[in-house]
Amino acid sequence: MHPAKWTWNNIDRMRRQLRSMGAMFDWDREMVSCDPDYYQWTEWLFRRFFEGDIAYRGEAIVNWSPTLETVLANEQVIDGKDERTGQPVIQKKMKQWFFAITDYADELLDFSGIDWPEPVKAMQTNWIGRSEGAEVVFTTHSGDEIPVFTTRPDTLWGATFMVLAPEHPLVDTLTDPTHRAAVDEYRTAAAAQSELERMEADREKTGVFTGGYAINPVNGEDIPVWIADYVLLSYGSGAIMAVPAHDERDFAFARQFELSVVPVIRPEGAPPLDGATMTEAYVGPGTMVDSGPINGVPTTDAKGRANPSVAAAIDWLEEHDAGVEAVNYRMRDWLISRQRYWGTPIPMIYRQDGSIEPAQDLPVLLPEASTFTGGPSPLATDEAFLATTDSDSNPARRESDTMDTFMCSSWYPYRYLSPHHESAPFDPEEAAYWLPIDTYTGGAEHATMHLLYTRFFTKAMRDLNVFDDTIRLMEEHDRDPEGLFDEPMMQLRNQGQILGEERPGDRLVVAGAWNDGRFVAESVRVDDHAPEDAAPVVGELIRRTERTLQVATADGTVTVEVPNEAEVDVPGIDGINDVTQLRHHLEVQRMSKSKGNVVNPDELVERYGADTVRLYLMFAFDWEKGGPWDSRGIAGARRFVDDVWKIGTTEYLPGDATDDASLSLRRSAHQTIDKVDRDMSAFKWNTAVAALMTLRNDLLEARRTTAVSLEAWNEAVDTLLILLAPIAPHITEELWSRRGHDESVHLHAWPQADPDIAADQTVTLVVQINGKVRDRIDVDPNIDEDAAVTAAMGTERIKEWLATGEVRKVIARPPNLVNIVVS
RNA sequence: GCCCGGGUGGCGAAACAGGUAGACGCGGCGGUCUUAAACACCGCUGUCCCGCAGGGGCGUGGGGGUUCGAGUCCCUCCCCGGGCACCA
Repeated sequence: MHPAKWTWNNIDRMRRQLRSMGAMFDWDREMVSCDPDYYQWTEWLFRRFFEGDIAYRGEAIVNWSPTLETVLANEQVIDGKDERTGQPVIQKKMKQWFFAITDYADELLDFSGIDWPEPVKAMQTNWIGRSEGAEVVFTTHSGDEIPVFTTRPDTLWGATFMVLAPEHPLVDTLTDPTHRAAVDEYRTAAAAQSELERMEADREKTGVFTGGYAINPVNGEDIPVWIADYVLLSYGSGAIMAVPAHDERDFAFARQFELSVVPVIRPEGAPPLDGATMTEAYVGPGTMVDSGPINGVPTTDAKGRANPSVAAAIDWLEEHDAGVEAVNYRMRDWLISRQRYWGTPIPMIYRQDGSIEPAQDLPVLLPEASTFTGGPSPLATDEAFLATTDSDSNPARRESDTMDTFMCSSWYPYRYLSPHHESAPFDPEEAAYWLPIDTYTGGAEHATMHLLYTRFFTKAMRDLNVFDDTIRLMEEHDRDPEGLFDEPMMQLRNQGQILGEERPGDRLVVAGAWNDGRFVAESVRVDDHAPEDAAPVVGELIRRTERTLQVATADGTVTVEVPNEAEVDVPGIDGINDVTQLRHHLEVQRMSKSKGNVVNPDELVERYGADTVRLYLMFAFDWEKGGPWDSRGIAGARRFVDDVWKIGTTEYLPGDATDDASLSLRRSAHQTIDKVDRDMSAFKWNTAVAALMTLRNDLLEARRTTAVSLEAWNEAVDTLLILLAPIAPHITEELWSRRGHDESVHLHAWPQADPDIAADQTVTLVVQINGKVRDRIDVDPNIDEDAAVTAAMGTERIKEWLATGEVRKVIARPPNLVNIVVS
């Protein structure tokens, strides 16, 4: 199917689903990022990034997914596998387009001024991976310089060898003829390995000696240079100084190849380390020894200059021109080229002279493509698309790669401001009013992709003056723009995920015979109550693949083969049964089609109604946490909706109304307003619904006793409907109108709690003896300390407790608590 | 290994600021209604012990501490979820 058709179909289905759930969006602001109306501005931003030196073309070793036939960003590779298909990714050297996100690394590490969840901040910080240390230059005997990044320049005096990544460009010149064969062989082997294999934990260290030597700049000593795959070309300079005495990896390598180990840290209050007999690297604090100028300097667990020994070493290196203080990041620049058809074209042109220039004729439209072979992108061979002219009217070629889809989502909030604005990505008037985003919600799985990219985009757009008109307009409207364009979203909240429901599998009774470790079935019968010994194999069905069953029996899991001719009997299902009708055990885990544990929202809405489904989703989970679906729990939500209907349609007639009962209902209503207010602003939807259920309970009781006035009844019912409106929009609107209100419940002013009405008339005062609750009494909320103590000491039960000893101390916290210490 | 979350009844979960643990709901039990089942309605429901009753002991992953008082604060350990990881 053509991706355009597929995409638009999905959008239609999603739109229908959202509408049926009663989602309240401003549909006038809808836009679609694969529509040229939108992506022309993505291209425009790319061109702006190119002109501002944020987008650049560079050669790098990239993650290539053979399955998808495209490169992937580092963020899209998990454990060496493509995060979408789970297939291994290989390394390939290619010229691609990058965004200089690393220029913003330090700013991206600063989260001051934004209210984001701790885990997301931690993930981004982790991802960026800033480390402080020094860059030190080692010189080889042939005169080549090898810069090395280290976080521990203080241990330079203990460096006994160097290691380069196998792909390091200097390996060739360094390698001595007598070592050439071994080095070449090792490099070939390393290249053939996937990233996945290289990352396997606890592998034995491998490597070979190049035969070359470098000079340690701090003491002029010659140290051998090795190559090994535990050094990665993509981190730092692709070369390290190895200090085996104080680094676990270097230590393992040194022992493997019998290289010397020289300790330069003496642990606090312990004898000096002996390089020959150490069994593991020492990475703790102590005092520097055998380290020339920094001898005797204390070393701590602190990072960077905060560690005195590191500070001393950096100072010495800088004074002697042997190195400089340096910061290194784990994060790489963002690779945005994709070899795919379905994406935003990269609006660049290759001139005949080999230079590159941006396309001036935006938008560069994605041509209609007729064939999708699943092979290389049709753009790469589409002559009509590729052929163009440059700014001097000479024939030129278009870039055939498209952009990573995260490009589109990195700036879409700005397009929402004015999706049809024609002269810029967004209307600065709208931006001056709305920006920045107050609250944004989404899953934490976007932490190092969408959310990090979006922060980067905003900062880059700010620096490229994209917000200048907006800033000018803000000032005209007396709004201070200072700091408003440093971050896209002021508050972020992550919603949890609804997981699949746990379900027991059928209990199977299998007759048949053992054959080569497997059990071959003659018959399979479902029987929930079969005893263990009813057949050779009896137990719960855990998993089924084709005609192979995993059955959990009393003696462990048994693999059962069910031949075609075997008889299958499922009592609940008529006719001739088949293995596919057996129900297997479902664990609590993410919903997915392949696991068969998906709860379809359309079906739920069909069965229970949109209001019930919304209410249940809000009520049953901590919104930020999520959890397993419970198909029974939704009944409670439905009961609540039914009760609200009953309450809303009741023609209430007061019976023996009392002031007490009326005030009590009013108090409940006003306390509910207060609670719902607080809970909703804290994303505590579950407790907001609980508060509304409590008000429902009070209303049902009032309806039974008819002891409240009509005014109190009406106030409480209206309050319930307004507070419930955001969660159950349909039923509240209908009841609101039936109760004779003209305007929409959704437009009605949010109620205000009256503190005088909400105030409790009496509170329960807890009386403790030695911290244990021994009695409770009702008291006036304004009771003073003396009165509270007197009342507490006066109850019969407390008197008995007081008789057991002498009062040592009385702590009073009126009106809630009096604690009497008796011994 | 490092960094974040988290661990509370049979289950989903509450508990503002160190002060009544378990709100609200599910499930379960008992009852009313019904020929019956379902629905609905009423009541009970942390756990153990004594009991005719009033009660009492224990209880927020384990252990220790601070405090008149700890789910909440401190130390330590265990377990679960997520992220990063031969990152120099």
